[in-house]
Amino acid sequence: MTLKDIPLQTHVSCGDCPIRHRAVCARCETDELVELEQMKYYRSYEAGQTLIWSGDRMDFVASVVTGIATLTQTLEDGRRQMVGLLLPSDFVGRPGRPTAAYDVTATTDVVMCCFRKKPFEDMMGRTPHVAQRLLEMTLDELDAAREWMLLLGRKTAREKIASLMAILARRDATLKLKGGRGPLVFDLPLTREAMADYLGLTLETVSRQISALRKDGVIVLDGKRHVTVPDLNRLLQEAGDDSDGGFIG
Amino acid sequence: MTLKDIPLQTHVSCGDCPIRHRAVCARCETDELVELEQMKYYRSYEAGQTLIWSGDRMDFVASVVTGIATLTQTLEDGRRQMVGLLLPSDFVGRPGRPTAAYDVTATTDVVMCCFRKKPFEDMMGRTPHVAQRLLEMTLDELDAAREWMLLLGRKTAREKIASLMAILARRDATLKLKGGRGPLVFDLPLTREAMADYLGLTLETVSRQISALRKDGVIVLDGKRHVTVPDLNRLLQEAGDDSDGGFIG
DNA sequence: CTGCGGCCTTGACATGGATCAACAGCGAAT
DNA sequence: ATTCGCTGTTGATCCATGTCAAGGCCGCAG
Repeated sequence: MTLKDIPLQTHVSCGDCPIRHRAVCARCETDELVELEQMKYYRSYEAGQTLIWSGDRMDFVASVVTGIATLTQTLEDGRRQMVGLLLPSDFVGRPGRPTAAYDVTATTDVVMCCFRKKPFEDMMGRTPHVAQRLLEMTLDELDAAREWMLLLGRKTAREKIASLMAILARRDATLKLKGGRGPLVFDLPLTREAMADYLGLTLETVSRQISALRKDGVIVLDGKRHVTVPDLNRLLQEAGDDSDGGFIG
Repeated sequence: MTLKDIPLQTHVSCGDCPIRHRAVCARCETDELVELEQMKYYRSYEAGQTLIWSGDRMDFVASVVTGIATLTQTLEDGRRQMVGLLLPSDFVGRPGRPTAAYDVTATTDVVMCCFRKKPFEDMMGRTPHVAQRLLEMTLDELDAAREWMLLLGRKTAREKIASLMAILARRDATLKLKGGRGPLVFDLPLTREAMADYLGLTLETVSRQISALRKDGVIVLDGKRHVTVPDLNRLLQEAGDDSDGGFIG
């Protein structure tokens, strides 16, 4: 399967794309915004679909509008490692690179806002704003990747699970804070197997550690996917991160 | 200790800096080259020195001219994970970010070619070339980080050691090819402990696996640091990577 | 309702790598 | 020459996580 086999759906309206401001043109002038607006189009994919295969020629860059996708690498014998999690507003694609470096898979239904690569790159060459914004986003990804290296290399299984929960809890926009500081509530967007691939574990270990955190009251499970975090600081402590909850002096 | 405590040595000559073309201004026009040339200066550091501490204010960006430095992250209880290895021509610094995210430590004596950040960023804003070049370099780093995630999450200790050897063998410019395809020779620039921090292992395991690879004839050791690789393909096979030696169709 | 196929959990056991400990090699300082 | 400190090696043992296996839960198709 290659890119060409993926169903393509193009929307005309653009008011429903909350992405462009955050991801690509945070500092763009009106002219560039209009230009980006004109070249953009949408694609949607079903849960489970592989959007892009490693090595595929990439003729576009994109932002995730809704849904969740993953970046994975695979060893010849089938061992897999997820190297990125794409949540809404995340950027996909490598300006200046002809091919994809990783498999991109939809774990839920996904809608992406795409820009054909050539005109996008042309625009980058003309407007430093856009290139700088891209650089900034790439630096963010690099930081995330390096934090993940610390997790993969040095954290225990329990810390890994707690770290993942903390990240999901913080990124999930639909958390229901009761008053200022109530419990966080969110749904796990990944299967146990996908979590294992992300954390460098087996799915059995993931399952066991989730059970352990539940028994110890760090998280509350309602069904297999619905999570309540009664105390974020407790969770962060379990994650082995700074106990100040990410506050940076 | 902060940046201010680090001895600073500024060189005036610049003919000895092989870096600027590759790292920062590969595509710059003459005017920009001259401008970069005028703002650059050198710093040198001794082996073992920590150049930059995570969280320090960074007032410069730089390229490594000679020597080797490492980027590391540390957990509160002391567990350490190296997240990057800086070899000559590698870039250090995060344009647009005020502070450093990692500790940077010299493992050998190091000379860096520095640019004060503010004027460098100003220039980025004016010349898309530079911003694009930076983006490209950052994408390279991101790829390297993600490949390392695969290593940390899914490879065995033996594969990890073999992978590290392969990377060092390929990056070391002083390898002595006899004829077209002879054995590769290089010196390990890292202690066993530093390798362990890079690979997510303990130093004992590193030592054992190096011994094992030696016994099996995958590498030849002369002293503790001098390595000969009789057959790169064999090494790559042990590393679990593509057996085609990195050839990309 | 029943059966079936994902997804998940739990148990029993195996093992790769960590941990603890002793010691060897070697360069620098005395 | 001797000692000291740092780096590296090797052995013995332990344990966290992997592996293998059985079965539960649940939505969906017939």
